[in-house]
Amino acid sequence: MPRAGLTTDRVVAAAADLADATGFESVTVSALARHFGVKDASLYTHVRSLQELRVRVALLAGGELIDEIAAAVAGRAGKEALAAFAGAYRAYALRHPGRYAATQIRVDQSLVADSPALRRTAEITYGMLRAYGLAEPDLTDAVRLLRSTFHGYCALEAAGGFGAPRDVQASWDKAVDALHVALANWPREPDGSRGH
Amino acid sequence: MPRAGLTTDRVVAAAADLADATGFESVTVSALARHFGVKDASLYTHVRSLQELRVRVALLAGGELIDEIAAAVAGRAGKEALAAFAGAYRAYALRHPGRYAATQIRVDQSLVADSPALRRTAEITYGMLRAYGLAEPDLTDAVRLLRSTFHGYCALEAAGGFGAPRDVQASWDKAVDALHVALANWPREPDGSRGH
DNA sequence: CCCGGCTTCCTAGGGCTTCTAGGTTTCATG
DNA sequence: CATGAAACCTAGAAGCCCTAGGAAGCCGGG
Repeated sequence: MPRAGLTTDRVVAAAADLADATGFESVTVSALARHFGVKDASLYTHVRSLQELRVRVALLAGGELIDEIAAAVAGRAGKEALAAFAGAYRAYALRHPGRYAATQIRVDQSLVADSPALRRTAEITYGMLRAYGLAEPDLTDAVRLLRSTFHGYCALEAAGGFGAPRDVQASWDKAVDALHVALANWPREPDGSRGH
Repeated sequence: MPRAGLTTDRVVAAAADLADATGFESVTVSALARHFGVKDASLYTHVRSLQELRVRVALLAGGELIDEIAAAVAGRAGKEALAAFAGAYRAYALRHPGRYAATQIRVDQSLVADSPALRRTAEITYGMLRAYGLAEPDLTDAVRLLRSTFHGYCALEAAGGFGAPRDVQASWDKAVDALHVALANWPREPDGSRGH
């Protein structure tokens, strides 16, 4: 009997493709084994557990996502950079729904710190915001706002949450415009009447 | 042998509590049956399938969520209403993580249309935005922006996505401020020559 | 009282899943 | 070509969802 020639990377890549095709939830060791024409148990030499497989798909997707964002943002600044970032983000989420869903799972913080992709994400996001002249802690607040909106929009869209007939792309463009307005007029110390 | 006295409502309520306690993903028919001291098969007289159980939990949570939001928003307008809406939203998500996670699942659009809670959600959200004087399609765009940001923030927070030492509540308040700025200066006439 | 009939809950089992233990086959390398 | 390290296998435990059909409690009317 010939071997399937499995490696950890090939298994993870196949899992990512399967996630995009049938949903991240339905990525199972059994289905993956069937895809390779192999018994379930064989996969456990390459991947410790289903949990680890999912984390690996998440890290793969996170890396791909930030690579595409970095390429889109390169050489732009201000509103253009924001629009490029947003466009690349949503395009990836739409093109790779299963991979994108993978990025939402909880992953051990130590693994995140090890991953260069995640560090790059912070780097690029903060760099994009430089044009708006924010200082800490507003910078972190702005990053959290952007991440939240981008992620929330893609998640709701993927879940079919936008029922209204209004074009989803047009709403997205308007949302990005609105975020630009918010960043350009960032609320600094709004009437600090609190405290003593 | 005495009966457990199960009803559909009691089963759904227990499922919601279990979701809050151990995560929505780990709500299983078996675990629920163990909780009631009953065999798995017994639950299927009250609930057609795990899928239906999840949908029922989602509808329950959606109703509770909008009730709390409605109470918080009542009698307020403009920025105050926005802050009250946001505060109630996030408070519910933090207090009931499992129930909140349930609201994210895909649910058949016909069921959503039947649910009065969902219609109320739209009503209250659009009502809250009245003070900003937006007209369609900007109104729909603004609603989508708010929903996305609120949901994205709560989802990322629940997933442990905010690693920076910056206080999460403070970032949330700032994000709500920023959304108010965006709504108050809503970008009309997207001619793109602005800020050139 | 007691006797149908409805509902609740049960036993039994099929099929799918993850994952382990331990044996066998294949391959690269000396 | 031998040999050691992998890749891959069989076998099986345990948990999950769900169905089919039977028994046990609970209600009404006679």
